[in-house]
Order: sequence, then C-alpha cells, then structure tokens
Amino acid sequence: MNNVQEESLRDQKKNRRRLQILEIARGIIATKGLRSLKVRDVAEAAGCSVGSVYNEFGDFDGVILTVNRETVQALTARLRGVPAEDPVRQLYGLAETYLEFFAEHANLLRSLFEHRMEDDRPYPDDILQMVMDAFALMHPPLVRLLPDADDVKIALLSRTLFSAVHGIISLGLEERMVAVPPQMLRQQVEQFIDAHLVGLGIVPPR
Amino acid sequence: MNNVQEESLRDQKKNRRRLQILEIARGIIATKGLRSLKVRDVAEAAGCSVGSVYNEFGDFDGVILTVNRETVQALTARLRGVPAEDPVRQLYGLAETYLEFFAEHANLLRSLFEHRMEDDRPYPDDILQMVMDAFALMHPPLVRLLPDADDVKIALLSRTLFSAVHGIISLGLEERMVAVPPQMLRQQVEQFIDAHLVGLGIVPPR
DNA sequence: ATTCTTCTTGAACATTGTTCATTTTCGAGC
DNA sequence: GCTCGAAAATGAACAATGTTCAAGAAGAAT
Repeated sequence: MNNVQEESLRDQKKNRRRLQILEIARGIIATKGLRSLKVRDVAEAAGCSVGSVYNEFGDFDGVILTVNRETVQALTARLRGVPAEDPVRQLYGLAETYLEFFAEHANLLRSLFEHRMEDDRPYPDDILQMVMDAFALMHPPLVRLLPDADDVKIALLSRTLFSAVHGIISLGLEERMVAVPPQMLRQQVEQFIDAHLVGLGIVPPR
Repeated sequence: MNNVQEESLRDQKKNRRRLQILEIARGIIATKGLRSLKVRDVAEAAGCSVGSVYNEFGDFDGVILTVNRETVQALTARLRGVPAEDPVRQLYGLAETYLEFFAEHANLLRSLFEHRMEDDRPYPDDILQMVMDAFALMHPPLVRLLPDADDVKIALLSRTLFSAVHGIISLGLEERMVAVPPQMLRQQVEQFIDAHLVGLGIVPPR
C-alpha cells in the first residue's frame, strides 16, 4: 500500500492555478486596496474564467479570506522571529516588527481587520484563532515579567497592549487621517511602550 | 432690506428630504452596517427616486460622507460634555465617553474610520479636520498635567493616546475578533489609562 | 478505445452604482 | 389666475461587478 499522495495531473494544474489566483489577488489588494479587487480582473490575469475562481474558492469572499489567512500566517511567522532572550526587549521587538510588517503590507492588514462578510455570515473561526495566536505571542514575555499575575490577567493585558499598538499603528499609517512618517511612528510606539512598562511597574522610571 | 433667509416651499421640501435621506441612511448603517447601504433602499424608504439622492448628494459616497461628518460631530459634542475640573478625571472621562459612544454607534464609527473612497479620491479635508479636533480635546488636560512639555510633544502624545484607546475599543467591540463584554472593556480601558498615566509620571504608582 | 467523472468555460443573470432625456413642479412677472 | 422659464424629480437605461449553470472539454478508469 502506497501512502505517498500521488498528485494527479489534474491536481497539479488545480494547485498551480489556485496559487496563481491567490498571488494575483494578493498583489491587487496590496497595491490598490481591497475595494479594487474584481473577479474578472483576477480571472483574466490568471488566464482562466471567472467560473474557475468560483469553482476553487466558492465565492469571492473565499479568495479574500484565503489571502487574509495567509497574511496573518506571514505576520505570525515574522513575530515568531523576534528574539526571546530578554522579555522587555522581546516586547519592544514584537511591536517594532508589527510596525514594520504593517508598513510593508498596510492594505493586506486592512483587508484582514476591516473586511466585512456579505450578509452577516460569521468570520471564519480559524482566522480568528490565528489572530488570537498572534496576540498570544506576548504571553511568555509578560509571564516572565509579571510572575505573580494569573493567566486571565496576562491574557487581558496582552490583548490590551496588542490592540493599543494596533490602534497607534493603523491610525498612524492611515495616510488620510494623519500620515505620521514611519520613523516618527516608530518613536511614538517606543515611547508608548516605555510609558506603559513603567506604569506596569515592569521597568523603573528613568 | 430683509436679512431673514426666506425659505421657499421648494427649499423646505428639499431640506426635509435631505434630512430624511440622511436619517434613513444613518439608520441602515447603524443597524446593518455600511455594506448593506443601497441607493435604492434609501430612495424607496425616503419615498423618492434614486435620481433625487444623486441630485442632493452628488454620488453615493456623498451620502456616506455626510453621515460620517455628522457622526464625528456628534462624537465631539459628547466629548465636549466631559467635565474639565480635574484633568486626570477628564482624561478618564474622555476615554469612557468614547467607549460609550462607540458601543452605542459601533457601525457608524466603523463607517467613519473604515470607509474607503471609490478610486483613490481623497477623504474630505473637513472630516479629517473634525477628527483632529476630537483628538485635540485631550490637549488642555494634558497641558495642565505636563506643563513643561512643548506643544509638539503634547500633540503627539494626545494622538498616541487617542489611537491606543481607539484600538482597544474598536478591536474589543469587534464581535468577530474577540468580543469583550462592554463592562470588562471599560475596566480594560481604565487599567490601560491607569498604567499609562503612571508611566508618564502624572500619577504616582499605587 | 470507451466511458465516466470532474473540471472549465463563458454566456446569461442578479445586484447595484450612475447617468440623463423627459416630465413635473415651483416661482416670478404679468 | 395664467404663462413661461428655471430648477428639480423621475425612472428607464446603462455600466460595473458578483454569481450561477448548462454545455463542452479534459483527465482518469476500465
């Protein structure tokens, strides 16, 4: 009995096309924003019919959600790369990395956080879970810094910090709103964390 | 010479309809979200043709932007109502009021912050200015608390704090993401400000 | 080679934003 | 009041875009 998954010619083509569609969709979202993503454009660029896009992803939301899924995966991978020796440094590193990633892929992250489903269908659970997992990357350093805090408190705190940093970055990069230059934004985020760590009693005031 | 603006019957009808259209659009956005707002629904509910909506607002974005304009005005009015005797209390009050307002009008605020214009037309300046004015409500208490800080520093700090609180609240109320119960969210915001004010040296650690 | 299954296609449809020639309404001058 | 010109309202037609599906093409199985 052969356990190796033989990939038929059919599956090969299918997979290749699937990846191609995603790449094209991601490119359009990243450069021109989610609102500019059109089925026909994607189909044409991928050299297939609109029907095939539907065949592969169910509906157009399916394409968007798959791109979003990959976005949060890429983000998490980047965040996992932050060194963990010093917990304080790690927290700064996480924020800084989030800022970098957001600045590089602003439209992709907006798609992740702002996309509303048609009707009121629920957002897929697995994506929500992945976002939570990203949140959770702050748990270990926080636990090391606040050994007396219980899990619930840590979970709350990490979510609060993540949300706060997310707010600073997403509004800061919103060119239409304020357009903070990235370098200044970085400083802004740093000072924010400075103050907050002092406030939590994690770091002595300078 | 008569300075009183005579309102012709024509203008009366026009104004009444304009208000009616806005009311209906606001209602739909508030209850079903921006994505569910359709010209034909609005026109039908207002008892007029779609053409009249365009006649009055130019395009559909015009309706949305007018609703957004009124949302930020209502928000600012609410924030202005926060007592200003004690600057620390005022900061807490501003955050708490923002939370209340956001919880009451989540979809309206999302429309304000997330709506993207067609093509890449710029977001109207006057709305951006109003949002900045809302930010600026934190200036006076911050100046009182940090008398040695210069204006730029104050402006940066107020924007940072606003954005951070906005992030905590908007993600916190995003039922699909995390769904923090409002009461817990309130506590979360409070603790956040606690820590930050301590970190800024404004309030002694407890 | 034949048959069966599955995928692909793209025309047709549905929904929704937008335009504009026509009609209606209003106000002004008589 | 009546008439006429300007302004507004209308809604059918158009345009853009998501969605479906019957028919055909392509691959797999025998």
